[in-house]
Amino acid sequence: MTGPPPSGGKALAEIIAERRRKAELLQQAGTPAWGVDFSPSLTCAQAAEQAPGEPEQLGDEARVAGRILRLRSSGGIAFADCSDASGTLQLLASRDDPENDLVDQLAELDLGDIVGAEGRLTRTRRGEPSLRLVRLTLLAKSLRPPAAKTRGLVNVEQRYRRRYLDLLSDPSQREIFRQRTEVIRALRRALDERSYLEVETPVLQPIPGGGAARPFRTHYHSLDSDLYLRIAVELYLKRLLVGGFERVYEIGRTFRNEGLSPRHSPEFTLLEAYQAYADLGSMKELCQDLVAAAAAAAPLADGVQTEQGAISLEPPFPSQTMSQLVHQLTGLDLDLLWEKPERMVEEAGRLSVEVAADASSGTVLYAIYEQLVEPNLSGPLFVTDFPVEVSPLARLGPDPRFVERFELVVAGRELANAFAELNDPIDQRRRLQEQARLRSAGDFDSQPFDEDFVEALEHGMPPAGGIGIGVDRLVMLVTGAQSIRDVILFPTLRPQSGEGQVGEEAQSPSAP
RNA sequence: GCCGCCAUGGCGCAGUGGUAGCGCAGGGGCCUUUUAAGCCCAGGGUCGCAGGUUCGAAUCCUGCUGGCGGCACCA
Repeated sequence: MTGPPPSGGKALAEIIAERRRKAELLQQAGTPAWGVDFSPSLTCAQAAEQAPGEPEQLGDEARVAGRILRLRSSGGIAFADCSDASGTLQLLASRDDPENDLVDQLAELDLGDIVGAEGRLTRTRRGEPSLRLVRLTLLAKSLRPPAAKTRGLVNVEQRYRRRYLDLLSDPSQREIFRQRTEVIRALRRALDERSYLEVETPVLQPIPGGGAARPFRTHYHSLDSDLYLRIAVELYLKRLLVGGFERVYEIGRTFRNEGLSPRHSPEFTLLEAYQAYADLGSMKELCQDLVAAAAAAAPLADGVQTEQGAISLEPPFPSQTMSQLVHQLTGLDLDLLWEKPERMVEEAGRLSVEVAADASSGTVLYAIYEQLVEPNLSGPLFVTDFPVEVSPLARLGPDPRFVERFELVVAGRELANAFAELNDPIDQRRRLQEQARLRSAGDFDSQPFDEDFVEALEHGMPPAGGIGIGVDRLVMLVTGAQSIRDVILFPTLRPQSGEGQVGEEAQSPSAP
C-alpha cells in the first residue's frame, strides 16, 4: 500500500485498505478501477420512465451511469440502486441470465462506487423499474465508506467543511443550490430584459468605498501597494453612469471584515443596479419585480415562511416612512423633538436604545428604528425617508433632514437598499469628507475619501436611481434556509489546526 | 471579542462516577424479485485534545481546539 495514511481510526483504515485491495485485485485482473470512459444513453430518471409497464417484461436496451447507493443480494439475484443527478434506477443481475457472473460483480461493488451499466429495461415483480444487466463497468472505485446511506449528513460542521458529502448524501441539498442558481439567473434575466448592461468592476480596490463596512486588506507585490477587497461596487458603477452607460448592474462577490452569524458571511453575493434618469418610484418597481422573479424561480411548496408566518412576495409592496414607523411604535412626536437632539437621546435611553450622548436626531431615529422596529417587521415593506446622517451617498429629499432612500424589509431583515443617487459633487465632497473624518477618528466602518470618484461626479452624473440586493439573503428567503451557510456552497469556517499556514506565496520561485 | 450549549467506532445515536453499547456501514456465511431487504457469526473505540479531582472519570473541575446559537459589528 502506498499513499498517505488515511485519517481517522483503525476501523476506517481497515475499510479503506479493504477497498484498495479490491481495486488492486481488479486492476491485476485487467479491469481498471478508474479512468474508463462511458457514455450513458439515458439518465436514471429517463430509464425508469421508459421501463416496460408489465412486471418481468423486457424492454429497450439502455446504458446508465451513476453512483451505487444501496446493494441487496439474495443468492441468485442481486440488486443495486444506481443514482445520478436525475434520480435513481435499480440495477438487477440474475443467475438465470447468460451473464450470470454479473451477480457476483454487482454484489462485490462497494457503496459509493461509480459504475456504467448496460442492459435491458424491465420491471420487477414488485413493479420497480430496473435495468437487467448484460454488462457492468466500474468507472470510479470509491475508497472511502459513504458518510450516510439513507439520511443525509447530520453533523453540521461536516456538512459545511465537506460539502461534497452533504450534496452526495442528500439530494435536497443539491436542490437548494440548484435553486440558488435559478434565482440568480432570474435576476439576470429580469435586468437584461430591462436593457441593463452587466459589467464587472474591480474586486481589488485601492480605496474601499460605497458602503459602511470594515474591509479586508491585502498586498500586491508587483506594485508594492496595499489593496482592499471590495465592500460594494457602487462607486465604480456610478463612474460608468458618468461614462455614458445609462443602465448597469453587477452581481458579484463582496467582502466585509465583520462578524459571522446565520445572516452574515464575510464573503457574500451582492447585486447592485443603477439607472440614469430613474426616480425612487422606478427603483421600487424594479425591486418588487426582482424579488418576485426570484420567488418564482424557486417556488416553495408551502410558500415563503417567516418567523411571523407565511408571507406573499406578490407585488406591489406597501411603503412607510421611518418616522411613521417609529412614531407608531413609540408615540414620539419626532417633529417636536427634532430640534432638541439631547431630548431624542433621552427618549432613546428610556426605550433602552443606546446612542452616543452627542448623537444627532437623525442618528437616534435610525437607532430606534433598527433596534425596535425593523426586527419585528414581517413585510415585505418599503421603509422610506432615511436620515441624511446615515446615508452619505443619497440625494436629499424635499425635507432636507431625510434622503430619498428606501430599504425593503422582509422577515425583520433588510433585503434591499435603494436611493436616488447624490449627483451634487459639492455636497458629495462635503459628505465624504465627513466620513473620512469619522474614519480617521477610528470608525473603521466609515468610508475613506475617494478623490477620483468625486472628480467623476464633477464631470456630471445624470440623476439616477440605484439599488443593492443581498442575493444570499434573497435565496435564503425563497428557499426557506435558516442560515446563510446553507445557501453558500463552501462557507467560511475557522481553519482546522494544520490548515491556514500556507506560508508566504511570494517566496514561491514559480510565482508568475 | 464576550456569554451559553455541544463534541462517544466511517455515519446516526445510547450511556451522568464502577472501566463503553445499539443501528447502519465494513469482514465471513445463508438466501433466485429485493426496496433503508432479511437471518447467523466474528471484528472495529487511547469517549475532540491536555491537565486535575477520585480507590476508580465518557460522566465532575480547569484550560485548549472546533462547531452551533446569542450579544457586539454589519448586509
